[in-house]
Amino acid sequence: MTIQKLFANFDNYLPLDEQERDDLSKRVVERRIKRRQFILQENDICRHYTFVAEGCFRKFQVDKKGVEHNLQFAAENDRPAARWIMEIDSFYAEKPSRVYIEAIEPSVILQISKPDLLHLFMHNPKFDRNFRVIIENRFVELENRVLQAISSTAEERYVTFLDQYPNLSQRLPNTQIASYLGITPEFLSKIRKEISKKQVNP
Amino acid sequence: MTIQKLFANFDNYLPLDEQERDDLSKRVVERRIKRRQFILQENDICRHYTFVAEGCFRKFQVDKKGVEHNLQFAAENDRPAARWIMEIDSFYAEKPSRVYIEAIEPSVILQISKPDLLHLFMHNPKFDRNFRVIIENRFVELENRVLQAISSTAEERYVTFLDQYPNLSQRLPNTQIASYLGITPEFLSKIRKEISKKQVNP
DNA sequence: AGCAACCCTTAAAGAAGGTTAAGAAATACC
DNA sequence: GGTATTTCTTAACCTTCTTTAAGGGTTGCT
Repeated sequence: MTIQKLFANFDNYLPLDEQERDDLSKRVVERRIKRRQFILQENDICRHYTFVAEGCFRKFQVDKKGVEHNLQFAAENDRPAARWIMEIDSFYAEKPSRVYIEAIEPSVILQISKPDLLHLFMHNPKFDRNFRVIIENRFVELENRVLQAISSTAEERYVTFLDQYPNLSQRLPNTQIASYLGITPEFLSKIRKEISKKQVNP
Repeated sequence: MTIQKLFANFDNYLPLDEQERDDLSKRVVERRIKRRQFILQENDICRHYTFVAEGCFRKFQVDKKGVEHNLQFAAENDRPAARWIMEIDSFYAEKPSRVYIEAIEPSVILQISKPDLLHLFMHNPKFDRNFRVIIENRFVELENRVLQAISSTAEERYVTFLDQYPNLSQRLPNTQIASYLGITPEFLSKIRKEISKKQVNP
């Protein structure tokens, strides 16, 4: 069952006991999402924390020129903390979202609303702690990404991406990876050619 | 007194009552730090959460070529969440730090060790919640920075920095700002010239 | 006050990455 | 299973940013 995947996700942090699993499952809603469907659009308020049980999502922002920039991927079988997706700022402050969250594949998600999450936080510190650790892990990843962005060339960033997220590298189109790395698809194509040249001719 | 600045910092989140202030102050250590002094070096384990009461710090990583890359500034009078500085990964996992944290100005800090912080988390959920919110705020900032890095030119990033952190812009040397933006000091110099040209000649 | 260390700027050459356009290959969907 | 859409690649040209080198200005420290 889908909820088991959520329980298993918490096993990476402070595992939940029977009582806590029960509390959590009562406050979670399962949804099936089609490819290309949005679960959050710009100017909407982000009303849920979303856990990706199956499939894959991307979070992106659109600039003044209409170009999309991928901020995050969240996929099944990805690192535990990266299976959570939301706009945290919009969620807590209840202000309009600046990002979109879109399914890249047909997906199944579990969502928790803000009132339900706050209820869990209030009644059991373990939830507070678990979600703090999830954010902390995501924070570490983001800081690594900032470091990469300010210190490495596009080729280095791409190689690191392949190495760090082999799962994502295979299921995502290169256009989406390019957007995540902050380069054009054309330039990524050039990089890929360079890399394959190096591997044939060492 | 120095500790008052820490209490005031928490007033931005869930303010502490008398009892909680007392608990906190017993678990905090004040230190005076000279300019250029390190409070964390590469391969050391980060043993404290640090609150900047006076002065200014930078967190940076050194690449294989020996070039330094600034990941964070933490200064008095800066945004509340940005007055906390640590390497979260090293702190929780007790693994060697990959970053340095160095005082840019003579400073006064308040530090909490991991055992003390965990004690606070255990005995009062308000601390857990406050530190979760601090991390969440830092998370939002970091995501904005990633977006800037993948979507904007160096000039746009610099202008945003001036706008967003007027306080930091004035107290930091341009070399440090360039390192934070991910460009060379020479190119920042060129950008500054371009900008001043535009303002004289619209 | 004076010297060393740091900081800022300029400029020329070159590398990294973007833009435009167009065709070929793969994939989704009915 | 076939067509429309998306995706990937190539190449020529252009912009952004780095490298190297050098000179002048500030700042910190004792």
